[in-house]
Amino acid sequence: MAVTPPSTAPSKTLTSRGLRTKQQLVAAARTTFEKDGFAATRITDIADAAGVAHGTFYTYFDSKEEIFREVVVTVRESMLRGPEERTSEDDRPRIGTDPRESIRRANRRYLEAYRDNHQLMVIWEEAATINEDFREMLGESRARFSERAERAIRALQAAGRADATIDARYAAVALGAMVSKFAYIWFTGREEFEFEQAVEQLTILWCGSIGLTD
Amino acid sequence: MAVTPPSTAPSKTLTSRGLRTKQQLVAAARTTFEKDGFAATRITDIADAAGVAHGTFYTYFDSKEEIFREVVVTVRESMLRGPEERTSEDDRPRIGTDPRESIRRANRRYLEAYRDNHQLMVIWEEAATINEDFREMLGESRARFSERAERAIRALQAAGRADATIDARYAAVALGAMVSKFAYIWFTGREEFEFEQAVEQLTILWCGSIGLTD
Amino acid sequence: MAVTPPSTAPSKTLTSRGLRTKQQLVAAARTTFEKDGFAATRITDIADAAGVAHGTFYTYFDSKEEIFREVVVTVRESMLRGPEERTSEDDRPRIGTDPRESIRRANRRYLEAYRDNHQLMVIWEEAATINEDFREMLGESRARFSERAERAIRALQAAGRADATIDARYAAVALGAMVSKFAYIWFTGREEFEFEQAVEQLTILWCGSIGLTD
Amino acid sequence: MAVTPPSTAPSKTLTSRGLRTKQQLVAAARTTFEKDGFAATRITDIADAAGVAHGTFYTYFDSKEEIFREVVVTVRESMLRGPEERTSEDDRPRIGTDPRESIRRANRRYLEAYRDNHQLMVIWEEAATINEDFREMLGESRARFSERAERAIRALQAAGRADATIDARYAAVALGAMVSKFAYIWFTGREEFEFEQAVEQLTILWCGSIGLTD
DNA sequence: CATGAATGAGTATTCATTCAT
DNA sequence: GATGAATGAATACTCATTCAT
Repeated sequence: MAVTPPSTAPSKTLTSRGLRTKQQLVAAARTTFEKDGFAATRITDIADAAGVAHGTFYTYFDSKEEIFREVVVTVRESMLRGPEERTSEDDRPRIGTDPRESIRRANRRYLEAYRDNHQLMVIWEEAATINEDFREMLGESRARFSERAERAIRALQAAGRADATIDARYAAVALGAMVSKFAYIWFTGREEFEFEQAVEQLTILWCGSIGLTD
Repeated sequence: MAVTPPSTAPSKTLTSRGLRTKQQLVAAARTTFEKDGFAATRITDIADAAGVAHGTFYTYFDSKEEIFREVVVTVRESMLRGPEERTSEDDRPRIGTDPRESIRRANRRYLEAYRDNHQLMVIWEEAATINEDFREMLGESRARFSERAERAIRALQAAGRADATIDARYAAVALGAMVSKFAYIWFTGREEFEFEQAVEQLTILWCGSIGLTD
Repeated sequence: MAVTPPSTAPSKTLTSRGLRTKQQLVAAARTTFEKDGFAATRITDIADAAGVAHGTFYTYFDSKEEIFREVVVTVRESMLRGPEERTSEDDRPRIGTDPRESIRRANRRYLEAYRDNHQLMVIWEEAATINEDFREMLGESRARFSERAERAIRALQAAGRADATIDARYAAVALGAMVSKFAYIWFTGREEFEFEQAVEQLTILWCGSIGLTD
Repeated sequence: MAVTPPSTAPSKTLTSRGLRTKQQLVAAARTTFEKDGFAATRITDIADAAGVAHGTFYTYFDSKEEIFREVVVTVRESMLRGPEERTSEDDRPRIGTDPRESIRRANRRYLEAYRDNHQLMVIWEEAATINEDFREMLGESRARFSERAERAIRALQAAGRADATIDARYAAVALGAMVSKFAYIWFTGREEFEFEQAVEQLTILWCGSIGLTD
């Protein structure tokens, strides 16, 4: 069982105290960003929340953007890993698997991840509106999701199980947009939705939209 | 016959010079917001762009938020009015009208409006991530769109022309999300889409998703 | 008698109040630089000395360097003009004029100007050690002085009144160095010198060095 | 026989490791000062260049000034010693020695030393403009040079071989200024000079200025 | 009304210095 | 001795807002 090998240590080696402080800062940053948003968070707030002096922030990060990136990367990883059993295997459409079931699983997984990290997801969307880099990062995440969906739709069309008049690329983008923005509205707005019902309804809509035949 | 309610008295009648200056400011604000975004725009920039002195801004507005609201309201109106022939009549599902045609028309109209005002729409989304009020305004616009869709879906279900297992509220929110976020991705991202194809595909997806029978 | 024509007004026209404030800042800057040196002077100090708010400084200047340049330019002009009767006429070697007398006059003029502005001259030398631009400006002043001296020496050599083995360029630089650094030592060090005696001695040395024959 | 006076006790005997670290720091300091100048050099830079931890600096020095002094003293010594054969004997005007030759030798020696250490000399001049102590140190060096010149001039005047109207003190300061500032201009400016020619010309000027008769 | 100078609170950032390990 | 993390004082700079002319 490979542990992070000491040889591939990242850039400057930190002492354990340093590592602890850095982690405190990242944790404090996440909390603070989630509480106040990206733009309204000041370096001071992060340092205060981490219980370190103002200047200590700059021992580890150069800017608010840099620590935000760290927070986002951490969260993105945890979302990809997510609940123990989530593995990239799950994402591949499997032969002999009901496509509707696959779609349901993907939707459930996305909504779970969004729900568990919705505060940061919302801040990430905020940061993306301001900062090119974060927009790009979010775009990549979206693109990965889209590409997977596109491949799945094409496969279903090839198998004669989905409407051939559909342009898989347009559909993948649109359906990804549907799920992600539904989640955004759910977690930022005032309307209430029920989790299982949301999974079910999005799945029905998705399957219907591409004309999936059972 | 709705008259301007007394509570929102038109602050002081403006002389014609004043009116002109105010309009210059609003126009300059729109340009500047579209160029630099909401957060990055400074009062100075707006005043400069309007060709008036810095202090003049405060003769008409109290803050950046206030003038932004004015800009947004102006644009929202123009979007609702839009091309001359657009009237609220058009939005009602009409008996004897092909539902697929109605849906196509609504999608086309939305995409047209977004396309024609996409710069400001994107800024509005930005402002909404920062500011509760703008989030609310955007939410209202979305809700109006949703409610109309919801009513339409219910009507189709009642007529036995749409899948009865669908929850009209979930579907309306999700499909509205699909169209609006598709537009956002289109106009902020790097992927290219073709207008007529987008209208067509979104319409197919929408109709399919609710199991519309022709 | 041409007054500064309003048409050639420099960049942004300042109101008379603005002009006054700017001049206050420049005057305050000079005083402060002379008191504390270039490096040790803070923007705050200048603003305080001018009796204006901190931020007002930035209405007129972008940096310490910029206001220092203004101070230096002002002083340089006053040194070139200097005592009423100083005109550029004086600087030309005149036919029928005793060369020794010309040299004496130039030395006297330089020492007078240095004496009258020695505090700033010393700061200028300080700034020049730190900042490329100021080094350049000081270099230019020196070069102008040198070139004049070089021409004069060549003329004397051509007239057979100066040592022909002398390289006019080396001599001009060296003798300019002699006078300027003598002034610097005089006004920064603790040794005392007497004005007329300094003029006289530097003149003797200068004339002797190039082998001037009377 | 001057021994290290008890007052300047060698603070604590250093272990050989300590000595090595200290020397590394001094060497690194010289390099860093020469590269970045006095003001722009940070303690961190010196420690980094020496390959030791930030805090280690303070084991040996209390401030940037202190280590700069050490660097300057080291360099000054090497300049006084200089090429093997240089001894203080050489500096005394010797009976039976051609005075012109003595002057030429002194000028050559000065220019050599300046050329070999010009980077640090320039930094020293920079530090002197900021810091009283360094100004004093530079002043002392200059004064020693001046006094020697003054004695030499007096001796020549006494021997009837130099212009009696010259004030030896003024002349010594002025001629020292000439040589040292010539060197400074040479090594900081853009004008090119040739070494032997510089020695020769400065010697001609020097001799001529005091009316040296051969 | 329009002007634009003046204000000063708010925030980021640097870096010498200390000190526990 | 050496280390490098932590500290916080010092300063620069921005920009919304006020107000006298």
